[in-house]
Amino acid sequence: MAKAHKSRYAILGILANAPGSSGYDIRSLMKGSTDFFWKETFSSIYPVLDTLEKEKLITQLESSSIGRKRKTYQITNEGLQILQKWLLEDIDLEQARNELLLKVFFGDLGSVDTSIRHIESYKQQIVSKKRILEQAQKTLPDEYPKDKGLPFWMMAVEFGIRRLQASMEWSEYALDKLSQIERTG
Amino acid sequence: MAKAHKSRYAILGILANAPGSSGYDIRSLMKGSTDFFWKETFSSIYPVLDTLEKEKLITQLESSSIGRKRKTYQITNEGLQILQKWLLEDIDLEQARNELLLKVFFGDLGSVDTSIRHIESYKQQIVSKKRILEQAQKTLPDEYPKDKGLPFWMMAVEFGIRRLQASMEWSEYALDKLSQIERTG
DNA sequence: CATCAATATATCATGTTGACATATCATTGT
DNA sequence: ACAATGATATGTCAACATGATATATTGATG
Repeated sequence: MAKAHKSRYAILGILANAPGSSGYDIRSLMKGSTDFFWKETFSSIYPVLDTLEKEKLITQLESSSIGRKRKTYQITNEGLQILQKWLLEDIDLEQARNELLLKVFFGDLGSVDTSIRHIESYKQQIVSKKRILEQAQKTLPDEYPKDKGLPFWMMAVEFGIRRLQASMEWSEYALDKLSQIERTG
Repeated sequence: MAKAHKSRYAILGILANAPGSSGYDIRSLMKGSTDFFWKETFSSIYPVLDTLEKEKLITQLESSSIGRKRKTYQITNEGLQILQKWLLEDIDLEQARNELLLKVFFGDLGSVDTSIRHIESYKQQIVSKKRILEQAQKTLPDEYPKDKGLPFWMMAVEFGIRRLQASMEWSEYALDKLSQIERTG
């Protein structure tokens, strides 16, 4: 199994799509696009940018003496090749940690009310995330009508919405089950 | 925000449900239950068991001189209190990294065939995971008919199945979209 | 012109993961 | 009887990721 090191590809990918970005830009760009399935924070972005520069997968653009000091980067040909090679590699489906399910799973150690409270809060968070993605689904085609990436971005958004929909429906199902336990137990 | 340190609660919870387990047992128990939403490996289990013992949240049972050497543990009253306190705490919905979506998102940097290949492989993995959960859904009620935890475990399984179902349907949707791109582009 | 939010870069401690190391016991085939 | 294998069992270590925190500048608002 190859070393993880996955932050680098996310950052390379963003730089491929948006040349001349700074670390701060990268964070902003991800916030408005990949965040719901891939998040990078400054504590990973800046060190990775340094490493990528040393490896000559990206180069720093000269800063235009006007305005605030920022380091902006561009992906190199070599960097693009590394990125495309990674795109070809097989994916091992890693399973994420889900703290809500962990608490639900140990639900009998606490009160039913606690489980209900957690799921209700979870459901609210889900609904609000879903709204954001549905908004993106509406506006993206108008914002980037000609971009070659658009169909792929839309697929990612669709994934998010469908999964959130499933999570939302499960919440309702679970709340119903729990209210039954409360009445009978 | 409280420090992460979440492995400890998963391990405490397992020990609350299955007293007298060893580190190896804990891994096995999780493999057959929580693995699809919460995984712990030996590299976290053994150090965490040491820490929990030092903190007197668990105690080691004396090993019965017969059989192979194993360290078995039991949760203490203090440990149970810590666990129940954690159960009450609010959950911040963390979003996981999804490498498939990252590759789909950067799909226009590669070939459509590559995206198709990734999604087909993903779908297969999903289908096989879903089958395992559906099996569990059938057998669990017979295996633990009287366990107070059963309804909670079933809810967790239901969550997994619904999400996998959504992921599967998305895969089909995405494969359809990609085949359209291939024909038109 | 003071204040605040946004911009911008960075470090550190802690937690988590994958890969590796090592040894024993039980079972199965020859 | 014995070898091989697979399951049991405990651990270490380097690499990676994350949350908290620090610091300073610029632009906008009142």
